[in-house]
Amino acid sequence: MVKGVDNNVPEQPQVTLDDVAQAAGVSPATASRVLNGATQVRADLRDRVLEAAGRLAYTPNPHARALARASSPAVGVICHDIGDPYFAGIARGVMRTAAEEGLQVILGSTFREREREVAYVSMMRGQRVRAILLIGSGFEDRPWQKAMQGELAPYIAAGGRVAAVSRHQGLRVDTVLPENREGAAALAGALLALGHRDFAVLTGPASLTTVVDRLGGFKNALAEAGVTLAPDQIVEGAFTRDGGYEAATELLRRGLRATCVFALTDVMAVGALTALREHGLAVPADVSLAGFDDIPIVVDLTPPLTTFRLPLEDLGRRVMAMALQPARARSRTDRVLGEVVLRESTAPPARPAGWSPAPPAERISQ
Amino acid sequence: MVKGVDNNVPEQPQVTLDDVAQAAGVSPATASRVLNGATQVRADLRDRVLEAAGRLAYTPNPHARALARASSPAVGVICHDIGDPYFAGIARGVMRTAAEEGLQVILGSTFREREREVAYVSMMRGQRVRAILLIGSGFEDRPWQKAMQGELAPYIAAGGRVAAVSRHQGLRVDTVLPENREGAAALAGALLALGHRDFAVLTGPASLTTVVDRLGGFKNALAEAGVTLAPDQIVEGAFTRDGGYEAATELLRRGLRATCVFALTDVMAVGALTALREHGLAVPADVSLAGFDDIPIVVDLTPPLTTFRLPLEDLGRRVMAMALQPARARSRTDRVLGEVVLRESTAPPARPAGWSPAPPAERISQ
DNA sequence: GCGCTATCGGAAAGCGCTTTCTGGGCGTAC
DNA sequence: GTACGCCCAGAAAGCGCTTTCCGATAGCGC
Repeated sequence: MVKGVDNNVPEQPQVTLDDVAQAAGVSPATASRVLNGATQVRADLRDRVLEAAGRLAYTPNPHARALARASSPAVGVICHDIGDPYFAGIARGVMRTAAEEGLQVILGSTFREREREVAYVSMMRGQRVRAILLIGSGFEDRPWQKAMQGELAPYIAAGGRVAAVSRHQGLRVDTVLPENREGAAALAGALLALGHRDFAVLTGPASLTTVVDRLGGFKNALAEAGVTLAPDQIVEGAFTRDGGYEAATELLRRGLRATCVFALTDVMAVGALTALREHGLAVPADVSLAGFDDIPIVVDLTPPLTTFRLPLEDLGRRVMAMALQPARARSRTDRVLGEVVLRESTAPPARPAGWSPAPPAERISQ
Repeated sequence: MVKGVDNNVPEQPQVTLDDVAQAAGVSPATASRVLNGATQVRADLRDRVLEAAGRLAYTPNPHARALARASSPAVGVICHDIGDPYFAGIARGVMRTAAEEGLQVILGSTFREREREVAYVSMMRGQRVRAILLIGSGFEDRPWQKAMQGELAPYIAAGGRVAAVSRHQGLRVDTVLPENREGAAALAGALLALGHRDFAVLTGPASLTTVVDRLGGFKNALAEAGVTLAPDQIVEGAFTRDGGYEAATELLRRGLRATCVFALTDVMAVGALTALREHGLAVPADVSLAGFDDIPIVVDLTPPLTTFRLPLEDLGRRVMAMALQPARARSRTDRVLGEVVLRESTAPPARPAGWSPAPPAERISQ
């Protein structure tokens, strides 16, 4: 009993295809054919090979296979943070489809460092993964786009597949595009319909396309309704629970004039809700709060959060499915509809001085 | 422009080491030596190789490398459901360490199907991953244990490393063991100290070691305090938010006699909280509620949840670290301490008829 | 019954890399 | 000045599998 290795189990480094072939009394070529079922093999030989493989507990070496076939049964998935419910939800969908298709998933979690994202792509490319899935938001960042495109283009040219969730500026890839802009606009519309005219926004890093789209859509819809958003009522924070907490705190420090706060993600909204509560503000009595994404937890908050629902798991399934389809001449875009979900965290604003009834609200049901 | 492949990018299937060697005017052997930095190579040659590699954007083929070296830079991670905050939290820690060590992570999400778990191990074994991490709870299930051990033993014998989070009955593997039993007991103690004598438990599938340990620890502690748990006040549900919701609903249907409900996981507690609220019960005024794990979201619930804190991300880091250490003769166990975190979801019970003061509570701080 | 074709198994050539082994060139010691 | 060693680069042999190419066998038609 040395070195902690169980010596009872014979040190049988690996059963190879040659072992199986030999045991079955056939050539490696035949054994390979049987195990891959390409061409026809006589029934008795096939049985002998199968029997030998079973008896020896043969497991093919995927590396050898990948090398010989110049492709592997793996897909790469890159997200910003697997601990974030948004990404976890999408990843769940990806895993489901991967399991159905018998594909391995190599996961990359960038912790929001852009270089790491490029590094992951480079690694997965070398790995000859069948497809690379970009789950995180894209960046409005030219050098980054260049670097990414530089990695992606040769990969695609060599037959690799790439698909992304949400807009990836400057990357010519198939995309599953959640309605960030339209969704934020629809949400704005619903909040306006509730009677709100004074808004605050808890936003994320301006370099994220998701931020640009959601904030843009929201602002636009307000502008069209003749409502302006005061610059000091827009607070930037990290795209995390704590970022939301801090942004809300900062908003309170600046002086909250809004009757409704929109957090660009549910995760931020969760932190904001606690910050508001800790400062003695009741939601929605004192201020309404809305998020975006509809991560699973928000129905269990008090009050349940108004948000724009994105079918997260479905997003994951779709992006995987997209990557598995053969490439087309032009990159495709699969728009994913969401819907405003009004819950108790939003209510008509407390009636201010000189208040007049809002136009009839088009209530969008859950 | 046929077949959707960008023809502008030269179809350069792959830059190989031979290409680099040729470009640098050296042999592949030398190029390999330079890129792996093993033996000494003359400075000018080294520079030429490095320059050529950079210019050609060479990426080594990990499959070829794995084949030649008989080992790969990947670890396999198997969890029950990556969408669950408990697993997502642990996975986060795993990803962090993996990134630091330059390791790839192959993720398996079993969706709680045991056969899938065995299948993943088999696949990762074939893949020659450096280590396999079992993140999900073990099962009290002999055939399953046999099947797993059957896969694991040859892998370990061939030098593979296996490490698990939480107790895996029947598997002789290194383990990071959160204090499930002791934690549940400590939590019971804290709840008793609050004055509770009537408990209900929302439990999960009895085949999970985690369930056995937590439920056992909790019951034991109650028994030692002379408190019994009525069988009809123990309700089994799935280890999910909806499972918690349904179990709580069933408990209510049976007639809630307890002053305090303990859900075996926070995820279940989240569902239970909503179920209680929907039935008009205030927490903690009408009934106290406690969970287990301290997933990030529970501080943001109303009321914030009393729970037993497990350092999830740290669990992930530790299990990874453990797997990277060389094997020892006996499998190791790394016990991870947690702590009771009393928050507002628990309070002393409403004073029943004939109530007498509880013994002085040993308050365990947050 | 003979020749041709269809079918199927085996030999062998890689896939891209590592690593051992070998050989050449140089420095050093006598 | 010659001989011995040492260091470093190149040749070549795999790692385990797939797949093309070939030859052999069997089956068919005439």
